[in-house]
Amino acid sequence: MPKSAKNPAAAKPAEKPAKPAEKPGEEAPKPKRTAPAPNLLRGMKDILPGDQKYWALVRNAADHLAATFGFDRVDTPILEETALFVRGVGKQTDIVEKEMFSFVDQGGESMTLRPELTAPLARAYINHGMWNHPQPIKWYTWGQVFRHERPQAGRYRQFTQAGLDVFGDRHPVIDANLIFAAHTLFKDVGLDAIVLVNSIGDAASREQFKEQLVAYYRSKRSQICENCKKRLQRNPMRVLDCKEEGCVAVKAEAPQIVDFLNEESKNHFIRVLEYLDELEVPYQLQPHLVRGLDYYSHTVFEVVGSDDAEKHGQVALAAGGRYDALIETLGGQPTAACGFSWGIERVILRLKEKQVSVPDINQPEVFVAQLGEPARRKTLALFNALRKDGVQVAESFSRDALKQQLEIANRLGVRYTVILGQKEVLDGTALIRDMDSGIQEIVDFKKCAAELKRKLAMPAPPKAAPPAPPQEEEPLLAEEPLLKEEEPEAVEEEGKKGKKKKGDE
RNA sequence: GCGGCCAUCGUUCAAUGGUAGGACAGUGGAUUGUGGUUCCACGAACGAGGGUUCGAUUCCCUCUGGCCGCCCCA
Repeated sequence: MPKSAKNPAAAKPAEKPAKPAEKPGEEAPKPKRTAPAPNLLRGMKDILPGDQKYWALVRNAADHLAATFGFDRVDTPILEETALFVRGVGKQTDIVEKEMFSFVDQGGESMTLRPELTAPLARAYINHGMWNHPQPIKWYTWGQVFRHERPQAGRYRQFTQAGLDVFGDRHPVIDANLIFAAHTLFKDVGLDAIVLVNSIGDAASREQFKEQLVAYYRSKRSQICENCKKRLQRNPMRVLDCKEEGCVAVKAEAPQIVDFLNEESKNHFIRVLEYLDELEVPYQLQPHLVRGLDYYSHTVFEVVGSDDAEKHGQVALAAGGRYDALIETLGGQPTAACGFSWGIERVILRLKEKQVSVPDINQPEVFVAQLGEPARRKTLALFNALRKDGVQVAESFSRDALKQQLEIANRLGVRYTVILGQKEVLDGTALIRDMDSGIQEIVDFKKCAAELKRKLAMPAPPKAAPPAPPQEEEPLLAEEPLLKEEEPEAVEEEGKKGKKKKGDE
């Protein structure tokens, strides 16, 4: 209203074809929104087109990695029995104690939106009797997981994990090769990463260690923080993560788990490290690295950005380890297992922070523009012909003005625009405009698709290369004759009008 | 789950106890069928609810959501 008061010339509240959709009668056409906008649930995120290229990159890298390392894709349901996670992940863990989206359904059954991918995968292994197949079983999985946490950047309540897991093989080379795969993954998407690795041994070693650790920290009780005192009772190994000054000092002298590994555990770990050396994976031993999930044993590792290794607030991009006890815990045959998973959103966040260049997806190569109804009809078919030929085509069929269509073509960054107007329809021709040079040629409409394919097959000239010194001459030579051979009326844009070539009549 | 900071057009950033302005993006123009630059115009926001007040986008409370730290984790 105030607008119209100030600016009577402009505002005419009466007819806006779009807005008053239904209600015809009534008096004041309220331009205001009536219903409040719906909110996104906490920790949930829409992935809009602008972000899809990151997802495509990571997804392609993961698919490729899995394929080349010989992992088969498996998808499990998002919803599982609550008991699966209580048994698999561990009753005492934070994930199970306070972070699960659990509910009782109409049938009275307790179910949970999966908070991680490993337990469901192990469940599937058991359910389908996978131990009857040749071992090891190598599985690749990708999907949404849910944790009821306080959201932050790179931390959501619904997020995406992917994982690589190997079942039925206890050989240390499995651990090492998985770590190698993890490192390769990040390299493939353009991130420098480093692996932090440790061994927490088998259950027996770990119990012994915990005892000693608790005894040691008790002796330093006066120097550690309140939080760590609690940790000693609940989850002793966590004290090693504490960043409090006093605790860090105490930690320096603390017993290290490697000293408590029995022969077998120690041996396993050493061999993993040897393989890592062989694979030239950059890794750091982290004597105090532990994991929050109950099922881990022996090798545990995290992958972090290489310049983050020392940073104290660093978050892992990927994490995993060996979990030989899990399948048995869930009721299957004793089956060794090892795997890791990574958080897609965190990887993408990192890609953005590092400004890693990510290829566009759906980049159209050709735009079809039309002028007049007959042309519009013909371009419909042309569009489809090109599309079926595997050319990325774009259009704006509903627009009339050629100018607008070219604007769109330009914005989309296509290499060529096909222009069809009244004249071309009558002549059975089409214009192919090179968007970089502005040169247009007339081609037979029937040969238009073939001609475009031929042009697209040639390497694109360097995009507006900065003051490039003497470029190679080869490409230029290669292109020119091609244009001439066909004698295609290379009509140059503006300057041509006057001295149009005679060939027109 | 705990503590702190924050919430204005699609995006980003202003101003204000008397209903908000710019930039970018968008849409439409600058004579007939030609983009990138330029110029003009237009559309577009105070997250929700309550309170104080003559009057709240502005002050207070609650909710919702975001960010930071903690817990924990990918």
